[in-house]
Amino acid sequence: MDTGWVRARVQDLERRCREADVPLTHQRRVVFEALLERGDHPTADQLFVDLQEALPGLARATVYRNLEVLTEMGVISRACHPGAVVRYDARLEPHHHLVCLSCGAMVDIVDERLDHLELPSTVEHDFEVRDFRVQLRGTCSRCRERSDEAAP
Amino acid sequence: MDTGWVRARVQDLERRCREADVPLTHQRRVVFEALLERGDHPTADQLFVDLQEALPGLARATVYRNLEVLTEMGVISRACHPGAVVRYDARLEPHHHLVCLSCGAMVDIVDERLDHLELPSTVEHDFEVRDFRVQLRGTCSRCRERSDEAAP
DNA sequence: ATACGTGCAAAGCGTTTGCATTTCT
DNA sequence: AGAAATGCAAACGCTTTGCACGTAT
Repeated sequence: MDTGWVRARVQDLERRCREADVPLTHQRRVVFEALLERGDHPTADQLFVDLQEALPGLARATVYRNLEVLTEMGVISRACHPGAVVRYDARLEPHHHLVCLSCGAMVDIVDERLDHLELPSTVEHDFEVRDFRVQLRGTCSRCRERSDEAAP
Repeated sequence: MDTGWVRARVQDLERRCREADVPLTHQRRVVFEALLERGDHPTADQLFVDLQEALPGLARATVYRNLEVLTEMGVISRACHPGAVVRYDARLEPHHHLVCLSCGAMVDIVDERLDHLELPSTVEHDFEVRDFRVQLRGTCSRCRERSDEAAP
């Protein structure tokens, strides 16, 4: 685990909390770290389960609320996903996603060329662009295998 | 309303149903048409509400089930969205989205250059790509105005 | 007669909210 | 003391499921 990277991000959070005058409670920090330490794009509930043994007594609502606070601060973001559950993403750098339309699995991909896209103008929609993501949508290997054995 | 376009899509659905041996019930057809006739990316419930006056007695579950069937047939798709509700998209042609991270609004954008991206290889993930979408994420004008009046 | 879609109601999850309590300043 | 976050439980909203009924082959 690259702890140095996590520490840098936590320090960034500390700084932003100070600037925005948002108290950085123990729970807030731990929820943030738990998201950082997962490489994937978990739901609030998955993080709640992850944290239960480390923080007995932690309330599910606290996880939900803190993820929302962190999102509004801009230190994490909601991942765009085809499912009916909110997923969170701790990466701030430009990156993109492989999305399985069958099981919803989501994997980060990094690609220099994609990062430097010439974006279309959005003036006609009066839309302020913060960042962008490219989503490659299709079927992951696991789901392909499953459908193969269903119809061989 | 461009009815010709809708008719062509419905004919495509008819053909695919015949090929796949999937019965095209009245409800199925009407749910599909209702999605086509909206320019946006509605939830199953929004479509259910839209259809209630045209089809009294229609069950909510029927709408949900048919949207799922249509998705599996590949004539519509789930839209990737940062919210906790499933949204559907009737467009099959390559296109992209403006997504408001504040209210979840989603607008189609068409851009030739984006359609011809050189995609990164996904062999290392053993992932089969069906299509791709570029999402420009940010804040729509309405939400910008709201936050302006909150903190002027 | 069989298979399948539909309507209806209940159950199942994920998420939000209200409120008493605790924590921090 | 006052403001704000937490824990807990209830409420809420979206989605799925089980079952009886209807429909089409």
